Amino acid sequence: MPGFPENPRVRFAPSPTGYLHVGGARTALFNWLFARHFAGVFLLRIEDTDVSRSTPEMVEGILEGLQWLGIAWDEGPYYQSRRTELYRLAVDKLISTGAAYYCFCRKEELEDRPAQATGEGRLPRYQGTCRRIPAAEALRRKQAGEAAAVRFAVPQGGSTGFEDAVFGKVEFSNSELEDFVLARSDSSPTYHLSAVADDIDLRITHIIRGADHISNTPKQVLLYNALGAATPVFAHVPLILGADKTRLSKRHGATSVIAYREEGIVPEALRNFLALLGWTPPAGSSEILKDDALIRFFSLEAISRSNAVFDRSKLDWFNTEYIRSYPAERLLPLIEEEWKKAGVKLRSRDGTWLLSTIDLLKGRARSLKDFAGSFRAFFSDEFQPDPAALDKFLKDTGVRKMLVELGDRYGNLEDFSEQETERVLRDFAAARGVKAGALINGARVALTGQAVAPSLFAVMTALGKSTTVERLRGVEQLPLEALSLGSLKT
RNA sequence: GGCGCUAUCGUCUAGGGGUUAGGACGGAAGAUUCUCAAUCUUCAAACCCGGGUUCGAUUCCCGGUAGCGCUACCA
Repeated sequence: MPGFPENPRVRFAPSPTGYLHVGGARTALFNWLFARHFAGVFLLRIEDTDVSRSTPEMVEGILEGLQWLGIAWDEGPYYQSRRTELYRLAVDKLISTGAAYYCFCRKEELEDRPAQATGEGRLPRYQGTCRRIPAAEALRRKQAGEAAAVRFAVPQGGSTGFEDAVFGKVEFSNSELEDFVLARSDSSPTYHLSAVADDIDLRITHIIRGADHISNTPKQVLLYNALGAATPVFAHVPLILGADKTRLSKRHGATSVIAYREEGIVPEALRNFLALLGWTPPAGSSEILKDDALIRFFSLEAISRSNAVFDRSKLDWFNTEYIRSYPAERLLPLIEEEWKKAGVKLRSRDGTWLLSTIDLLKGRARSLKDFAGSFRAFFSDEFQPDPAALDKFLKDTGVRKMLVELGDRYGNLEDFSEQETERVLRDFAAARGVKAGALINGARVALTGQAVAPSLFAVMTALGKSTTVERLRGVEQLPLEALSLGSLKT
């Protein structure tokens, strides 16, 4: 039982037939947390035994996703495609002990089996035809060059069960298991064989994987037994579903870990969010859990048994929390990436200025992309004012005129501080008999292109005197969004 | 279809034979006034259904239903 395992060895064993999706990433994360918690070893193994469906690009993508998420492996990656000798030995052993047998049925004739079987009201299962061939005859045919797959001889009768660290006792009747294939006719191993042979060879103590493997487990337990090895602890983790509660797929938008990087999610936020999908920290703890807390708290016992829906808005919340908690120094390199991607030309590269401006804005960011998007005017002179913002606060030509005048006043202001700029604006508004708010909101749009931004006077000092003056003076050149529809008609 | 697993607010979940069923995200309302995507305050929101056990079930048992998984010479 889990308890306090000594030197546990766990693995994440993705099949490179697709990118690293959030489900796989969470499985990897749980393995990693478990290993770190018990000072064990976390290793990575690439299950590429199906050469027709595995590609090196996919392997790259998976490694990249793991690295980005900060999930580092201690051993590997091991590639199953390079460990075929191990599987061949295991198959030989099973054949020699009679635990497995050659099957000469051709793939094609097996293919219409399901349809045929259901038509006859039978279960679409391998009937064990070749199991009845005497071993000597089978060996002779095999040596004569006849193509043969290798099947496992599932015990007739009885049942096979295991104690799952998450689900408890699970048991299957052996009559439910068919004589599954261990090696294809080209002698390449299939999943069950290679996984078990590897897990034995790599001395894996705990198998933490998706709950979709629960039904596979009895077959593997049988294999452990037949190979004379002790079974590891199994811990199945419930699946992650889309908002419609169906299995996560491309239909649900981003499911690739890398896609979240592209969306401006910081890795720590995704990690924290993923950890909390199906796992509960101790009562009373905050949900914002950095690595050390995650590692300290993690336990297989606190993994839930029901599937979890991926909630994008909660991920976004984690992201805002992490972004605002980071010092600007940590944010800067991440943000520079976004500027590069968006082609943002900076107004200034002054370090202190960049850092203080990031500090001014980070509390309002939902994503790293905001720094190249709605915050763009702070960092660059090239930005498109938001039409809705123009419509909301800069429709009034009177306000526009006053803002130009205000710009002139600021041009003559010696002390361009938050206090002084505010005093000047309020005095000006009072003198003109307009509400300060009207000028403030208009100026915000003129300066940032947005209706939403930090306090105006903080904005002005962040922008600096000359840019503030310049943008205010240019206010009349901004389009009058409200008129555009009407003017098209006339 | 068969087998397996699961079932508490919209979502992630806590809890547990007697509770005002707790928290978080999201939502709503209010406050603030210089905007809100900030902040503060408040509110709404759940035990799948039916039997059984019991003085008492959301909790334990059984059945149903639903969802998910597996049912390949995929992993």
